[in-house]
Amino acid sequence: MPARPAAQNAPSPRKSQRTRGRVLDAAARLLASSGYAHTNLSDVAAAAGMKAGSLYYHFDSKEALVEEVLRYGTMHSFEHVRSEVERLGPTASPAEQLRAAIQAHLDSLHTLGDYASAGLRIVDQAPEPIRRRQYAIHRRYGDYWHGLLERAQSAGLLAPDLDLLMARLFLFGAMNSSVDWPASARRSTEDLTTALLALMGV
Amino acid sequence: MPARPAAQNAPSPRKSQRTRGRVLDAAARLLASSGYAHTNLSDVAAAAGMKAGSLYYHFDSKEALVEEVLRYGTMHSFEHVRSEVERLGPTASPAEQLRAAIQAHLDSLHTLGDYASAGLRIVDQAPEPIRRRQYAIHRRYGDYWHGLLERAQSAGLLAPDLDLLMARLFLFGAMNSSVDWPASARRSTEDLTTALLALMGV
DNA sequence: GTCTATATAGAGATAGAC
DNA sequence: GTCTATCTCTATATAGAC
Repeated sequence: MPARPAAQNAPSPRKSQRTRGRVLDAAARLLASSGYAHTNLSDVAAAAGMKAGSLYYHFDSKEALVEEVLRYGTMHSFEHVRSEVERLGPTASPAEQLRAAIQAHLDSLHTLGDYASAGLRIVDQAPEPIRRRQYAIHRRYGDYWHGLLERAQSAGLLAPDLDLLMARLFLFGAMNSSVDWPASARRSTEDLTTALLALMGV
Repeated sequence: MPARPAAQNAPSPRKSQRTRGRVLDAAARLLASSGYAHTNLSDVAAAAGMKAGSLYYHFDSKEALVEEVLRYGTMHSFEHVRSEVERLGPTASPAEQLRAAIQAHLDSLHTLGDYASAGLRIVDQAPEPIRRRQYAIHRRYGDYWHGLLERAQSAGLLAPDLDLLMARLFLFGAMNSSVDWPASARRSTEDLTTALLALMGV
């Protein structure tokens, strides 16, 4: 997977495309660290080595810029989780798959890059139109996790009467909150994964 | 506990104090539903039946107003959780206490009122100076939960090697996220409590 | 105490020179 | 493609009349 969205048919990207990429990189970094409201276009432009007005050659609006970051980030996380689970092979137990998925999701948030982090963190802060359009991607991601949890439940790792929708949302809330933890709680994603699974009694 | 902060020595509050209370009520409601950035003083003033400029007779700044809502809200949640746990009496098991605490925290978020909801939700969105001053209150609340989790761990409800700091932060993340859940996942706080405890295998 | 009017600042966005 | 300059809008906050 490329480090950032690439033009559809651009075997050797033009300067325009590379600049556009720098803008997206800067936006992703600022969105991931400062949130939607606190990220202004002047800072994005400065981080990309240009002035605010110049951004509009590459993007129609702040919303369009943010949306592209979010869309790519969420898909990136999704792909990462799925590939990490599939890397285990078809013989992996539901417990092993669940652990791999949790660690991959946490890695997306903490170490995989700004796009993934922004994609998972900022959606709730973004304006309603953006949220609506992001919904399809998130639902597919949610469906994938639903399958993981179903297998875990069938294998007896989760209580048989546990509502899997609530379980998934609680799990996402727990994992996603970790980016806002105080410095005193900073741990490796392996440690986070182990603790979360232990909290679940798995 | 009163519905909102009352003047220190005001057995029969003056009109000024009652108006000030209306402003706080309006601010709490808007902060709880719209977040820090989207809550502007014009809307607060309108909801309190006045114009934006008039707010400055009662509060020095937006930050001062928000901070008073947050401080009261967090303390309110804290008091509610502690009183619900204590209501069980000294013979209650750690499992019963944990359930009562989780449900009380969720009730703070969902049904107890705007102050409590705002206090738990928007601290992370508030400007840094506010966050710093809120820290003492949150740490006391965290310490209280730490005690609950310690007893649960001693009683065998939680894995003996589980890091209780991470456990508490994951738990808070899970509970607090529930206010942002989609409408399709709306449940009673009893159902939420049952699901979260089931996810923990308790 | 609350009003109207306004100062001030910052944001997103546009226009036209280069 | 990027610049500078500027428009517009919204927000916090202030000043002075009532």
